[in-house]
Amino acid sequence: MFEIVAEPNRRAILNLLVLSQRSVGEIERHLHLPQPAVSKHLRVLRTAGFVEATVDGQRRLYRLKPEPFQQMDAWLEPFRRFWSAHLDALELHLDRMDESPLPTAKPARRIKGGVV
Amino acid sequence: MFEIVAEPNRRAILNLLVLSQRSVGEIERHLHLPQPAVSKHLRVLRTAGFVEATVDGQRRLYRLKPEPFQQMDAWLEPFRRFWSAHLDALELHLDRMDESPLPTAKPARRIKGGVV
DNA sequence: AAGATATATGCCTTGACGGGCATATACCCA
DNA sequence: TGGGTATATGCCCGTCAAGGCATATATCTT
Repeated sequence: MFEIVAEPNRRAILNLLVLSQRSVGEIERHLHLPQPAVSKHLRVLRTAGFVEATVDGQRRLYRLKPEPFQQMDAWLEPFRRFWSAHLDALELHLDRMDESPLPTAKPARRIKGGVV
Repeated sequence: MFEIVAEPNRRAILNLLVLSQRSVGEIERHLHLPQPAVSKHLRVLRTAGFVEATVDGQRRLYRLKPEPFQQMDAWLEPFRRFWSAHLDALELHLDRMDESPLPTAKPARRIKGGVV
């Protein structure tokens, strides 16, 4: 699964497709890649379940499929626990600095919450 | 970054280290890999910033570093938006089925919320 | 049907990477 | 100091995947 996204051009294709579905020619023009390269990468992506295509005349419209991304997210989960512990430690440290502030400028520190 | 975790043995090493720090020999025994292989993979992981090591006598204790995992998580973010839209659609579909249930068993469907 | 466009596929070459093995380096202990 | 243990590194080889190019296939237009 990770071998698939390890290839930079394939990541570029995925980043394109996350915006909207595209034909092979559109991808080709956006990424300045030779057409056979695009088709080959798309085949890899299709075989791995990252994308699917529908026929539209002589074109093929490619779009993302969610499952592999969810699997990658699931794989990250244990590590997410690990690094959020690190972030908690960092926050605690910063909080302590807040309690005994140094005579320096104190810019906004709290970052908007999120998955992190 | 993804090329690093694309290698199965390296993923195994990371999965080990997420539990606790380990020496090379411990990793070697857990994964049944020849020692040079372990050292080589650890070097790749160290160079890429996935792990760091401290010296403990003749041993090196390796542990995870959070940054690359956070970067992978950040890369996933746009796709997370995409697939959660898909999940919303699925939920809506299931909700509609709830409104006009078929005469079949109806197991618990709602999954506990999370990052997804 | 003919030519043009869109996409896919096959072949070849090259480079990167992992495995295996020997060996180097560093540290410990007696 | 010598021998044993822990880890790293260098070398060779096989494999595999991506790039480049030609070409096949399908569809559109006139």
